[in-house]
Amino acid sequence: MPAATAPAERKVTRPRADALRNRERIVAAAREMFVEHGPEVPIDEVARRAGVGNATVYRNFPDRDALVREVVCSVMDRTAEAAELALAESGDAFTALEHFVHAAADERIGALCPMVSSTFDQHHPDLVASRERVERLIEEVMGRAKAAGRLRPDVGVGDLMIAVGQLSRPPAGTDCLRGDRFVHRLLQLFLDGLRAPARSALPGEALSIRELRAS
Amino acid sequence: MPAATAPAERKVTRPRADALRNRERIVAAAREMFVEHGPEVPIDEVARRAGVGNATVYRNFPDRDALVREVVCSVMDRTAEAAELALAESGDAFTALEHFVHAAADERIGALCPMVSSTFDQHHPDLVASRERVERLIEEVMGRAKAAGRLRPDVGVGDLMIAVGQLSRPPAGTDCLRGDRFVHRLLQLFLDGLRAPARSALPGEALSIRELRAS
Amino acid sequence: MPAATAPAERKVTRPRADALRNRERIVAAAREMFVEHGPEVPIDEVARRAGVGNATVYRNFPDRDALVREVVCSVMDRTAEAAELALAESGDAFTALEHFVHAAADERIGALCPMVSSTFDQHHPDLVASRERVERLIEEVMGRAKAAGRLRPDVGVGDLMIAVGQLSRPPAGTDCLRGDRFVHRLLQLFLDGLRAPARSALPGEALSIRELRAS
Amino acid sequence: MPAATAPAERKVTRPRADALRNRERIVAAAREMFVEHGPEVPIDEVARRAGVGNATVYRNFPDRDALVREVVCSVMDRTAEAAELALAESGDAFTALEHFVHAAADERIGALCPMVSSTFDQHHPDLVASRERVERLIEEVMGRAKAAGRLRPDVGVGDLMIAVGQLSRPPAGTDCLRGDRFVHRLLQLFLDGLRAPARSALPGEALSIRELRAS
DNA sequence: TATGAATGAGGCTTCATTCAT
DNA sequence: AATGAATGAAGCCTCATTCAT
Repeated sequence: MPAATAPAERKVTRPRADALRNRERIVAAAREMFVEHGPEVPIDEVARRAGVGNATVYRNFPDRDALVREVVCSVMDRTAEAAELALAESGDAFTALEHFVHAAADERIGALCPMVSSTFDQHHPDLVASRERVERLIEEVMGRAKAAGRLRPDVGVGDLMIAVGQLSRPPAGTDCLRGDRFVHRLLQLFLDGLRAPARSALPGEALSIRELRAS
Repeated sequence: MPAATAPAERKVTRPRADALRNRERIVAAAREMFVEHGPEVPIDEVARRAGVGNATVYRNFPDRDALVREVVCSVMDRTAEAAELALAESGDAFTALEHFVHAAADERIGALCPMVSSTFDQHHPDLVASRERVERLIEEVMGRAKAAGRLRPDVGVGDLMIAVGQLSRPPAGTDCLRGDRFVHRLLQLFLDGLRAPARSALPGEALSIRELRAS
Repeated sequence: MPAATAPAERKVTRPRADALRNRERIVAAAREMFVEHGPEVPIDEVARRAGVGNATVYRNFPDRDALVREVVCSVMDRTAEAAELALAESGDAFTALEHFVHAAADERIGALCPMVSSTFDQHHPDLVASRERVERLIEEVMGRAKAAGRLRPDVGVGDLMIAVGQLSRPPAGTDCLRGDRFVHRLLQLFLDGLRAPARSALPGEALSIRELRAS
Repeated sequence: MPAATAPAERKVTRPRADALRNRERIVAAAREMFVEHGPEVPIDEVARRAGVGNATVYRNFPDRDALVREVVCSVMDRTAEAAELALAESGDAFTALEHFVHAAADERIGALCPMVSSTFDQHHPDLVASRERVERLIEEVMGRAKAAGRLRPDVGVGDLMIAVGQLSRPPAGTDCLRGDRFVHRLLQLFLDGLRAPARSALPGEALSIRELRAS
């Protein structure tokens, strides 16, 4: 009964606003619980934390992996924004790299990537898109730093991405974030190892974007 | 050359030999599966891989955590041996450190420590003993390297242990060991960051043995 | 005759009605199976008898003991009601006692109390509440009968409660209720032993409520 | 190599002595554990308590029920002996009955009969033989007491046997024997109910031996 | 659309029983 | 004959997912 366009539009828009809010609350709750309690948290717990029924989660995300993907992508997107900010703000290219690395750790990127289970489709378009965006930005940052002679030339995008992910993961069987104190120390040590001039020869070859993607 | 040991001795030893062989096969299978598929592998799968019935696993290890503990301890012990070897063989103290770090990674120490689940008793005597042995050795290696002016003085045992564990873990949702190629690159970069002179100031404080243990 | 109750009210009430029905079916099925086959019946069998999935049982009762508790409490409550009825209806105090005893047996109280397993929390508030209610009523009945000179004075609440429970249990390895024929005979014999005047001296001391609870 | 008869005989007899000793230790251990921890104790625990390997239990008793049967029969036999003693020693027939009842309770007959599981063959010849022996003796005792006008005439063998069994069982979810204090009180009360003259009319009919066996 | 309830598959663990020494 | 070890069949419980309101 579309009597009048305007009110009808309201009718259609209002519920969508609620639904979107729900969806966002679910993603936020999932991110928190994944970060705090690891990737095994039951969906029902996420729903409870989000303040919705469990079935509402499934309405928004067909299965568990879809929810995980959404969370991971959203974190990657925020990380990309951090990289863009670092690029824009820092005069020195290596300083930009450092800012980005620590910002990525604060996004818990390390805690969230591991959520990817064995059934998870690593090649899902959304995931690929988010990852590539981050990769391109990192490549940009690293390229500038290398050009400025501040970053050793024998490292690649993959080296940095994996190291940041690993070092910022909750260490070992730790449920929570207690490790925060360490994380930035370890990242700083790693960054010091990245500076030019290189202090040793690296085994293997630099991991480029292409190689990362081949996996 | 036991030409004529008493038959009685054989009688007592023989059955135990089979059982020990089984126990070792179980531990080996568990280590492989934990490394390849993460800490969540069903015990029944471990049993299948070991070629025994599931109950045989439980006969040898009262519950899942006991099996995990055995695997973790055995890996730590091998790591400790690697550290002793590095101490004995290397003239240069930092070189010893490098040898030890790469050897520890080859032991998959990073893949195995995370097995420690939330129900796991971090303070079990066996586990504590193995861990302390490793810690003492690392402290010895690092102390020598610092004394030789090769290792930056603002790092502690905990920094190294956690970094090695994290960097040598199977990265992210990776089931298997594909990451091996990266691991030694990343460790080498981290080691370069550890060299003296320090290239930056580290946030926080060095993690000593005592602090590690307090957690 | 709810001609036009609000539809909203229906919406809220309806689903709960189904769930409640399920819950009651589970309790009823559990009671039957416990009575017929003893306290060891698999939960899955109870679920099957109730016509629900096993997980539905666990949704309603977090673990086996919770289900057992519910059944035991419901039986105790019905027994208490029988005691109240006996108190209200019978002019003669000993007759009231007899009525109550036979009614309790008909409730299968003897078959159900033994369900209390070793892991069972004997001090759970619900259980304590139901038990105390029964105890107080029995004390009331026995007190009156003693005052009327119909009940020997050297017996206590505990004597009666335990005797009724034991005598009304399914005898020995009997799966089912075949023993019903005996039960009321045995209870009647026991009741005859309770009458004043006492025909012998009893060993030990009367078991009061307090002593029962101390155990 | 039967060189000489005498030594050979020794050879054959000696091991049998050991085996018999083992068998007896197993039965004794089983009885203790059944009494203390209920009918669910694992066979391996019985074996440990007996100080033998589990397989030795199975060598002597093909399956669990066979062990249970042996224990039950041995207890019944001892109970029969108690009945014979009571018959021989007591001048008064009802006093003999009382002695027998309390002696049977001390044999834990109530704790052991319930071991009879649902898979148990109630009609096994050994079991039937032991039971009939007890029944005949009880009938003898009761017959004399009735003839002496000390036992009410409307009770049967089955009434007594079942009541003794039930009243001497460990009450409810009790692992152990704590109930001992009550047992003899309750039995005494029941015995008082058995005395002539009868204080009430019993429902149903006296349970004779034949009826017991028909079940 | 949102929800609570229902489901079935699967993991951990125990135990009666059998096998190999 | 005696033993320790091995086995597989259950039972309990959890959780991803689907249904019915």
